[in-house]
Amino acid sequence: MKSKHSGMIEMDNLFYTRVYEAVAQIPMGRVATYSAIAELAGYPGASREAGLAMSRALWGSELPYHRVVNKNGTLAPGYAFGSPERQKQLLESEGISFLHNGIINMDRHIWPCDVRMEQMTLF
DNA sequence: ACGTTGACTCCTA
DNA sequence: CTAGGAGCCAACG
Repeated sequence: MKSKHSGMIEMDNLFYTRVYEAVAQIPMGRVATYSAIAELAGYPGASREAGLAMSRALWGSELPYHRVVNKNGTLAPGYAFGSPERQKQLLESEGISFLHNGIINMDRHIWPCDVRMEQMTLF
């Protein structure tokens, strides 16, 4: 049967379904790369397709697709969010910090992250 | 069924 | 930092 998430995107495509599920898991205040999303979805290497899936996501959806960014920390092209500054506004409202050149501070907000890094403490 | 197409990434210059 | 090229892979016409 067709997979359909209430309030989400109507789709019968497994690839898109998996990609959207991965995107939905990105915590607030964090960002994930297209390649990371593709890999989490089970399609390693399909980062370009992950981007296509974002472009087809409906604007009113609950999906936090504004948290999906390029690996180098740059944002999607302006037309993607209506205006070039729109995505940056959304991310900043979640507490994501940008460098002075308008690039996301990836080291600080990237997700998923290596859990071992959070465990290394006193010792 | 095959050629094109991308909200990508990597590498080089 | 910018620009161009090649590889990538599922969707689409």
